[in-house]
Amino acid sequence: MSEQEISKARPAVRTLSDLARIAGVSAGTVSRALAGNSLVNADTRERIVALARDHGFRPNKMASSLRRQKTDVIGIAIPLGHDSRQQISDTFFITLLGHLADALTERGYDLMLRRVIPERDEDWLDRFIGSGMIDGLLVIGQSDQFDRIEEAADGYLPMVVWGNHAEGQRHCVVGTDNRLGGRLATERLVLGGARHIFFLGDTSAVEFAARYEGARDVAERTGVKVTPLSSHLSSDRLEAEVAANLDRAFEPGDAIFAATDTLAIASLARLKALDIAVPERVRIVGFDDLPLAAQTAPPLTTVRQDIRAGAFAMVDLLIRRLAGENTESIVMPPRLIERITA
Amino acid sequence: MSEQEISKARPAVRTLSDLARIAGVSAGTVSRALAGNSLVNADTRERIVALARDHGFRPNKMASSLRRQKTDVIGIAIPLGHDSRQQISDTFFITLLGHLADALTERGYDLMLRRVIPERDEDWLDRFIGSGMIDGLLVIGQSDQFDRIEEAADGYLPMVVWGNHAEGQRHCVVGTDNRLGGRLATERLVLGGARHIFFLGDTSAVEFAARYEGARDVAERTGVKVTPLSSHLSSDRLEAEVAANLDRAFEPGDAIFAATDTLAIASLARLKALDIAVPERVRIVGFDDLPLAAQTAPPLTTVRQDIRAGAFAMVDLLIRRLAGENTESIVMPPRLIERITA
DNA sequence: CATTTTGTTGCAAACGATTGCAAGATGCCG
DNA sequence: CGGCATCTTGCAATCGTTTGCAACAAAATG
Repeated sequence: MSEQEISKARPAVRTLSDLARIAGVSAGTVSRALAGNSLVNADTRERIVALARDHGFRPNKMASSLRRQKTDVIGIAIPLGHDSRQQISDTFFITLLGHLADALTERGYDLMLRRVIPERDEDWLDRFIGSGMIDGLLVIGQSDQFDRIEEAADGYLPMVVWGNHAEGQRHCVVGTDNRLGGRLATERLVLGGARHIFFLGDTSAVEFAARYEGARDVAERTGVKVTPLSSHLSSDRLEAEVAANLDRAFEPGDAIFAATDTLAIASLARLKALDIAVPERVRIVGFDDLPLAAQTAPPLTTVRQDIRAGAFAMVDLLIRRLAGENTESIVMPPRLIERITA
Repeated sequence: MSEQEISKARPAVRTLSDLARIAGVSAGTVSRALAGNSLVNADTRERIVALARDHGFRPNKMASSLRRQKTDVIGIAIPLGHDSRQQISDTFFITLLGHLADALTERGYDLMLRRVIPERDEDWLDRFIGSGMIDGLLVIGQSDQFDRIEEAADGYLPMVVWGNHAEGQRHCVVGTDNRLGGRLATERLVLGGARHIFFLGDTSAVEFAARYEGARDVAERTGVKVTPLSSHLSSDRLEAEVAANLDRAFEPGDAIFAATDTLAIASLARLKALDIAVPERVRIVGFDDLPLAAQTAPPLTTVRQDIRAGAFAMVDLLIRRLAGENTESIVMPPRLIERITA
């Protein structure tokens, strides 16, 4: 049919009304027919569905979203506040993101990804929420935005955050018990003979601060010393910062607790360059247990966060919140993975 | 002011008309005022902007998109066709995705992520394009969907694909010269004394097929033998498949060319478990040069794809296509990274 | 055959922002 | 002081889909 060829070359059928005209019915009927479950005569429905297929008609989701006040899209915000130069390409974030994508896709949601730099845009959270583009919001990492998130949570139910859980907080969070993780790591170092532990990481991010707190818990109890060394996560500065922090005279009994595996691995490389033996001379524990951690030389002792389970938990909680339930936070236990570096 | 408190507790100002009523002007004027550049009296504009801020008004992007026929959102499709069990969480994809997010955010676009399983949804491409949700589309990996993508490209300009470039293809692609990469890898193995090379990877994906072709080029020229071993990428089956493929009696001169680093690393682990020395007994070359590759024991010899440069190139081309330009594909040269495994 | 019930369909009003056009106000000129 | 240009602003249509309501036809009932 030449008519069909034409319609294929330039699909003149772009709207419900177009299709309605062709089918000889009203737009409302077409809408109902394509929605399937509605009360349309079975014959007409079939006819309309067939026509829609032949003409390659696809409904406009913007219009649909506007009318239904529902988008079937979940927003994912990645605040990069405590370190504006950090990239989404950070390994931990993208791994979590990947699992979130898998879980959300399974539930029929699309993902809308937004990288935000709070210090450049104070209003990022409310703007995303109020944009009307998303049905719910997942926030990956609290960064230094804890208060803002708390505030937003008061007026917006369908939001779940990956991060640290603090006593009495109001927003729903999924995350690891960072303080406990910090304790596990530090205990391991102390057991190995550490006398002075350097904490590598930016403590202005609440999650890292909690890990540091855990380290201090053990330090106070056992009498070892803990010194924080601020190190950022942006890939372009990381190496240099780690180097600057580690170009020191290490004393016997010195050890490193890195807030993330990325930092730990950078340290490992730096120490190797300085010819300082790990773990004989300096012990290292990381945090996250990225796939990378098992493959380093020597393999990294680290604290595991179950990223995959966390991602699925976040999605599960979000779905329940979308249904109106006011869910509790989930704090997952960290686990010390004992390899070679400590 | 109690009025402000109320408005904070439940922002009654949700639409332009609401704000217009408060400001004592019409909705059109508010729209223009907030758009900034239009022809509104400077005083009224300031007043309206201030009111908008005080009342926490955010314009509804769905309505705006519908009216303007423009969403400021770029779609990212990840077809998982040649292996429906593969997850987005695959390291290569997600790294590319991270860089794309960085590049698109810089240009002021949001990202809409969609994981598609072509065999379950024949219409995935046209549906995404026709949904009206996105201004342009990036496709990560052709999988086995080459023909479908070709077809869609004929009628839709703003699309750029990551993948393999074939002679005379019509869609705009950014990617590595996979065949050349395959040659580089294979030459290295042959130079190391390989007589029989096992190609590990699913050749129904065009990119992998091209790598295999490259291997055969060298094989024919040098007289060594190449045997394809099909191995999928889904994380849950990968280990087992690799194991099944590698539980063979390796002859002297045997070597492995893995289509991805992920496969190479799994092989490495498997060979270690079988107590087969790498590279003394069996040589291995991977593909991608993931961050992981430098950290394995022993470090992996592999073919590097510059993922970051690729991501930025994709975004650059897409922007130009959005402006109406019909851009050419970009094929990036791969580079052999010589480490220890081969 | 009149009346109710059931089943389908069309009509038109939303959803909320944008924008061409026209109208009103103001200032300027001769 | 009339006429005209210049600024501002309001009006109303539009983007494309969904959905409550009413209308109509056909079937079932008494």
